[in-house]
Amino acid sequence: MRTDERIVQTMAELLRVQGYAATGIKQLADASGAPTGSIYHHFKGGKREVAAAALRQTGAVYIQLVPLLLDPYDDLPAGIEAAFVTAADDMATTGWANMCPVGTVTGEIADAEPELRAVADEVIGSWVAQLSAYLSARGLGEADARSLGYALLSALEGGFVLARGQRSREPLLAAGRATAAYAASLPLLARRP
Amino acid sequence: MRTDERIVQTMAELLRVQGYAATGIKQLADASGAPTGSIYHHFKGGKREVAAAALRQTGAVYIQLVPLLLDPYDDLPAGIEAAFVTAADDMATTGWANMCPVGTVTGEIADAEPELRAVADEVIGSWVAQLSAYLSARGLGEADARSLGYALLSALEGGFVLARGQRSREPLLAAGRATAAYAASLPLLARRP
DNA sequence: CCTCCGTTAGAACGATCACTCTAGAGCGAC
DNA sequence: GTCGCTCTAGAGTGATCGTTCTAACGGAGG
Repeated sequence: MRTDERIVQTMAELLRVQGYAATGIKQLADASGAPTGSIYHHFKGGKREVAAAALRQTGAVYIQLVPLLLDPYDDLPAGIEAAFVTAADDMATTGWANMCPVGTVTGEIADAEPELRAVADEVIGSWVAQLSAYLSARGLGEADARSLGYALLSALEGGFVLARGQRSREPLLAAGRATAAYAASLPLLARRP
Repeated sequence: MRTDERIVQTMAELLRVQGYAATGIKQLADASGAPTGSIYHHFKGGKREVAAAALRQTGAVYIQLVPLLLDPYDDLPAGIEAAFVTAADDMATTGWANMCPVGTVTGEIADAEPELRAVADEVIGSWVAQLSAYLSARGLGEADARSLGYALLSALEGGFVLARGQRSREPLLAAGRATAAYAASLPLLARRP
């Protein structure tokens, strides 16, 4: 892996665990193995630019999970509930640290760091766009698909926060049940082939 | 208002806006009008103790909103959806800064500050306990009430994050629709008098 | 061999961090 | 008045922050 990729990857993990303000350049240098000189060589914008790259990369990776997790289920609500169970298991087995860096950072820096907020906006927007396109393809109307997309992301991000605070899978499991119930309440325009 | 109360109140607002790590004692002193000496006089534990008090105070205040927002609605799902609309309006009119400090802080410091995570755990736990007690009184079974309580809080916290990142009411509105649909799908044991 | 240059390496810098310390203001008791 | 005590006030502490800077490494081209 190239040095700049390793820096971005490491930053993404640090953001997930401890957020933006608490993550130092020195810590990023130690954790990634790249000295501060290399970090500033690859990212002239410093800490902010590395964080922005990390958020974008995370956005691209996470959206790929959608078809991976939902395609196996002919019944969409069942797939959604299973996805939340997977997320809960993931958090439990990684010591309750496996959160989404976009959620962590957005809550923390929305007012203090306008550029990073804009990046978070962009990533969330692309998530909703791709997620609702997927849901449309699964038979939902466009407005319903977009609404379910937002509801799913809200429940997931909020479930991450609560599960982390309580070190419990219960919030994510409840969030999954709720999102599945919402999905089940929406009319399908057509059945899958 | 007493000095220590003003310090806690100011800390709660700063945590809401910018999180724990980005909030400095100097900034807290300036914003609250109390010099650093007074802060450390009232809170020997320093920044961490002030933050803990702010989280607890926020927890006590926010839980009071539940009956205030839901009692006017005989139809529970309608009340839930309306509560999310209120939250969305609140965020929009306050410049997208009106988030829950518990959510912001939990995502940020869960691993780095064990004592604060314990406080967040305690606050969230009391929210779920009181919320599910309220929902039980509205006719839901105990397990359903607890699940809906967790789902509601997850959707709310997640909706806050997304709404903040996108400066849009849409995530919260969708989260409200989803939570209302989940509530509507749960059986009532008894009707209200 | 040498030069060249993208990259590595980390010391150094001023600013800011959480926190401590000392001095005195304010005020009720007597 | 003056003692006693809580609280205010902010300068000062060492540590750490993000960033900059200079020096040297290492492989490609001649």
